[in-house]
Amino acid sequence: MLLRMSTLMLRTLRDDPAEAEVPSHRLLLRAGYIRRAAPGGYTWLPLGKLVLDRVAQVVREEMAAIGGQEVHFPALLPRQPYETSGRWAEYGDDIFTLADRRGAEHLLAPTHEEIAALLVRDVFSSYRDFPVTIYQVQTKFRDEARPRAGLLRGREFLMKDAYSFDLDDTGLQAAYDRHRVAYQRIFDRLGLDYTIVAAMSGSMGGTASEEFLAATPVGEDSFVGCTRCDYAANTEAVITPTPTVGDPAAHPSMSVHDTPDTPTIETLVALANDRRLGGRADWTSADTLKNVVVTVERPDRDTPELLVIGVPGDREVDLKRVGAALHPATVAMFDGFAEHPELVRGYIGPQLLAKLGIRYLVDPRVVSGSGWLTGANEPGRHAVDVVCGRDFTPDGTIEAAEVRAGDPCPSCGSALTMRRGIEIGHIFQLGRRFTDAFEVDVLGPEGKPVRLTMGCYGIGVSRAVAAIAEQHHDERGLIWPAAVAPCDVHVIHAGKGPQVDAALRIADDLAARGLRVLLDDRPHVSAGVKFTDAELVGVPRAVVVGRRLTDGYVELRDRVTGDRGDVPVGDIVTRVLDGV
RNA sequence: CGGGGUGUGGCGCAGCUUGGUAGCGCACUCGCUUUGGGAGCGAGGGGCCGUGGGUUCAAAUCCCGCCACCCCGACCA
Repeated sequence: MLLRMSTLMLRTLRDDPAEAEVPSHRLLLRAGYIRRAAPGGYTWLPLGKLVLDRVAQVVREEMAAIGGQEVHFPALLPRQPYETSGRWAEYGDDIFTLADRRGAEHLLAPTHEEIAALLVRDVFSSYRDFPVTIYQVQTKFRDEARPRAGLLRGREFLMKDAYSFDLDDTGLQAAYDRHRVAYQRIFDRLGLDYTIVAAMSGSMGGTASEEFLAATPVGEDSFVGCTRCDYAANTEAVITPTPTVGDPAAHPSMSVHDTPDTPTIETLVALANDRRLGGRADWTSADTLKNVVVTVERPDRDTPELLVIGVPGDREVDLKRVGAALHPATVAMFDGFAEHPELVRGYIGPQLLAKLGIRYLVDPRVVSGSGWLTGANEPGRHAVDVVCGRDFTPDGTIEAAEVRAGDPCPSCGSALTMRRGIEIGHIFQLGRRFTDAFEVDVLGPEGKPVRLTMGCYGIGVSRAVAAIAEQHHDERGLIWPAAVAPCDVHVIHAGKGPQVDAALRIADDLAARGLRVLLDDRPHVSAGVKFTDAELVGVPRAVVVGRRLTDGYVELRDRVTGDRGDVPVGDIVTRVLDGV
């Protein structure tokens, strides 16, 4: 393949586009790989399309290696299957919906579990046909509230989605494990630095689920990793180690005290120490129980529910974690204190909640027998020695408190570190949620129907391109890993006359040997511009045909290492081939 | 959805406060020179000033609505 820059649809930009903030977005625009065409939608220019296709090709090869069979579903689908699975309501505003000329409702698929399950039910009827894994590489649509950062979160994006079907849990586990290994191969080949983390299942439902996160400061997910063992988890899915259960009788009886002007934890702790509440002056915010009111909206109910969450006062409530824990319900901070005088803002204690009929969930640190300094449900008053299991009984626990670097690892107790990452892959053991919804049965060996069990496995292909760009660039431009670079070698001539002919000859030779060659044959473009463009575009190696041609040498440059050196013209094809 | 910011040739920006019919750099076209790190000189082409309404003799500029983009949060994954 030989691409000539003189005719290539490519325009590099000297200045950073104002709309682009994150490196991948900025550089992919500047180097002429993509252009914004719609809110959250991007056109792939020729160079970008080459990279996208190479990433997709790596994905296809590894999916084929584990027996995946490629299919292609429609993106435009009728409402009914999503109604049957319950996801029409569950996705809500996040799907694009439309009506046809007869008024029948459709959607642009955000993902295809329903259709995959229906296809398998349609095609197969015997246990002998299993296990089976199908996958597709397809455009997905999601009506994101806030598309951002170019390819990192669009409303239209390319995704590889695979679906496995098995007769039993053992088979599902095996399929899941195969995909996990395939994903490791894929992301290794793509040159991505990633971490596999425990994740919440979210809208997919089901049981086990892990995410592949590419570490980068601009990532939208935060995740923890253990400094000693191999525990890693999305912040949403971090499990809080539970303290030992205490003895409620070990605490004195609850007592209520005047604590004027203490609406915040800080003011409360200061006053408690000042007045030696409970006979002690070593109160810290971790000794207080903060009760936060949220409203919970379920897709199957019209009216929101009030919920109070109790966390140690030194921690904020992380609404992202709460939302993940309560999915598919959505959660928001409560702001209707004016209509609920029984809830005294800043002075809420759990003692009264049961009487009010409000559900109360607590952080796992609030174990039975633990005593707290908390609100007395009256303005300007707090209570001490409020004991869990004696003075109040929570309706359950919830992972709601913020996670901090240094928190103990739930697996080994060592300190956790925190990083940010981009979700490039997600694997789920769905179980029978969808096969139950569509009654996907096949005849088993004993002549009885067997309900299939399902897994689903996604890779954001277009997002992976952005993730690679995030991890492989410098101040001068992109630096593609060889496996996904739009071209293997960039041939540049620095001048006129013999150099032009020699560059063309070398480019032809390299292309004839099967390499993807980008030839900068633009006339009237100075050598300096070609050099800076080459660095911006980021092809891994470059051949510069320049002034030393008269001595029989050309220059070989490595974009990754920065190395450059003269090579005899006669050896250049071999030298380039050696390095590929 | 809440808060903040920004929309002016392809890209980056000035002009807006104090209304008077649009400018700079890069890019693009032509000519001459130059030719290994974003060349020089000269001559050109290109803009319903995001959009709809309003105020005014007159709106890029003032007022209101809407749309889009960026950032933070929410949501999503």
